[in-house]
Amino acid sequence: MWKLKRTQTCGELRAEHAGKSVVLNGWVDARRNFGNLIFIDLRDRYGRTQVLFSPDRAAALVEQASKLGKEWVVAVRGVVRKRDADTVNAKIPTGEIEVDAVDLEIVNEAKTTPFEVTERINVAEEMRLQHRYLDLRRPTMQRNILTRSKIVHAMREHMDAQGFLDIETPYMVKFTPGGARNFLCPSRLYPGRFFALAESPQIFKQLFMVSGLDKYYQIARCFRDEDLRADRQLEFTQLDIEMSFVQREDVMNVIEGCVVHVWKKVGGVEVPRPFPVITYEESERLYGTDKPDLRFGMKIWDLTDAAPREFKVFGSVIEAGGVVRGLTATGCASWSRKQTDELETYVKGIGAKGLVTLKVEQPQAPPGSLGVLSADCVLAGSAAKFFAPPQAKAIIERAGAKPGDLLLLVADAEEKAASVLGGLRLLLRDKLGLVKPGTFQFCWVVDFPMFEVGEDGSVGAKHHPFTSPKDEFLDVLEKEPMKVKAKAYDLVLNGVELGGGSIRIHRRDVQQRIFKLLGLTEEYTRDRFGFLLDAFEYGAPPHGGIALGLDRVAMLLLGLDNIRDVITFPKTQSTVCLMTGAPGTVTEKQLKELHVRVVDG
RNA sequence: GGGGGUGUAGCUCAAUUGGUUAGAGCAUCGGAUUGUCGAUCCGAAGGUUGCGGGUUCGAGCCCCGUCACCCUCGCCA
Repeated sequence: MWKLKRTQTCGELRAEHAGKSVVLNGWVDARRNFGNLIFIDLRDRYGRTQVLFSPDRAAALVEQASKLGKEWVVAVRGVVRKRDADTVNAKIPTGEIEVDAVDLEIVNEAKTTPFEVTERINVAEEMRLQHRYLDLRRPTMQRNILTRSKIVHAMREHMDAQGFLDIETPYMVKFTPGGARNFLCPSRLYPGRFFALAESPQIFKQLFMVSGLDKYYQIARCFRDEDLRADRQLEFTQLDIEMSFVQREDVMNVIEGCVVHVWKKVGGVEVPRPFPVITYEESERLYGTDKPDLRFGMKIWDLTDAAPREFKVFGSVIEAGGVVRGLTATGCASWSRKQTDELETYVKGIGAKGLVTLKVEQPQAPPGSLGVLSADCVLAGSAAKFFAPPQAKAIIERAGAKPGDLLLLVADAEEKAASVLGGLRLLLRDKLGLVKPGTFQFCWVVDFPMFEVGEDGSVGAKHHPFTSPKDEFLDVLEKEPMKVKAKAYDLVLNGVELGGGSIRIHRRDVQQRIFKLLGLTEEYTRDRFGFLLDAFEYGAPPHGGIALGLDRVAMLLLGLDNIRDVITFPKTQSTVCLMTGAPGTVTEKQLKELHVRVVDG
């Protein structure tokens, strides 16, 4: 079937191997035919080696070699030959040598591939996903997979060295309400009952702490039946951690150490510690998001108290308790109407009512004229006329503006204004190229609110219902729940949420108060979480933990902008696998056995 | 569910205001070629313009519907 087994890979031969007889196995990467003289580049995941078929050494092979097609799997026996100086290929590590073939075995032929297995050519992602096994043959994808493997190894190495135990938890669990939609698996033996695929190992890892296992970690798959994004898949992988007898800083220290280790070991990048810490409130106020990109400045400023109320857009919003806030686009005063319109279209798309633009210019008129602030600074734009001198002075100061800058203002309810400006800030980051590729700016966001109000007015947990409130709020939990801060923390890198965690509740009474605040009846919580509440009564230690999105870690470390490129077989945005066609149908017999009937379809 | 973008040869793209037989590069196939490494040269083949309707003398282009992929809002405790 196949006789010539490799003695070396396609990436390891060097000048020092000259004269050695070797066998290489691999895929035909390219063929260059000169009639009597034929070159083949043989590729495997370790590299590429040039094989020579010459009439001098292997006249009988030349014709056979001339028929080799791309992506055929072949085995070649030959002698390593140091190349003449003028034929060395400096671009590849094996470029100093070539293998002078004496024997050729065609192991497997290949049809013409639907796209070329090279880096040079752009291929639609759809095509790559349909033939993922070919896409994964490309060196960049192999680099991604390799890097991911190294990351996992570095994480395990670090966690193990810190004394953490690698422990598994069930994927098939009991459905628990709240949070992400679960995938359900019908039970064959119990009609009408279902397992749920775990959306995270949360409860089990807490129970490990009750068991006294003290330091747990796992690289675990999580399943969530929610809509997809560039950085979200139905199933994804987390580095999951839980520790006993710890406070917030202990958990943050461990994960910081782990991340720094990974970045150094895999990326060769020294990340300074400790990571900056910013509160949720500050992050929302200055960056308009709970996952700030700190690679560039452009903080949001507030003009509410100094905004001209005669300008109705501002006046009516302030009247209603809203805010006027803005961003300074340095050097953008020369932007055309078309360019600023684009910004307005964008902010309207994310919920803004409008965008007020003001240009800071050198005045044409003398100081003292309408709107002219000083000899060298004047506001221009349709709203400029509403700015009396003190107000103009205020906005210039708060915006830190100078002539040539463009000021972008949004007036709205506080949360809306913040999120709109937060989005606009990122748009400007990309349009203006404000960040240098290859920079990594980590930060912690802390002091999240305990609760949030949902669309229907109901109170929900911001993090999850097992998160402990900060001690100073224990007495006012019921009185002012919306003011309660949680012992929760998120790790953010370059504006992407890498992970989050919290110190947990370890007392039954506190846990029950939280459940009650969330509107869950005692009967309901007993049914769903009884085992957890029981566990808390048998000696639960204080504990806390965190989970890091491994796919996002790999994506960011590699400088990519979607996690599909670090996942071997991802789903499309519409949650299907283009290669296998999953999800697929099953037979009536299977459905019957599972006591399931399909309706409407 | 909402908004935006894309869809033309195997792949990546082009095609003036709606107007001749829809072009190019790469890949493929045939031929030439003894030092290439993105080989080169000569030649050939390759099309339901995502799909379905409509407007028009005439549609890749305009209109309606639909499908797929990507980005995004909602959603993701």
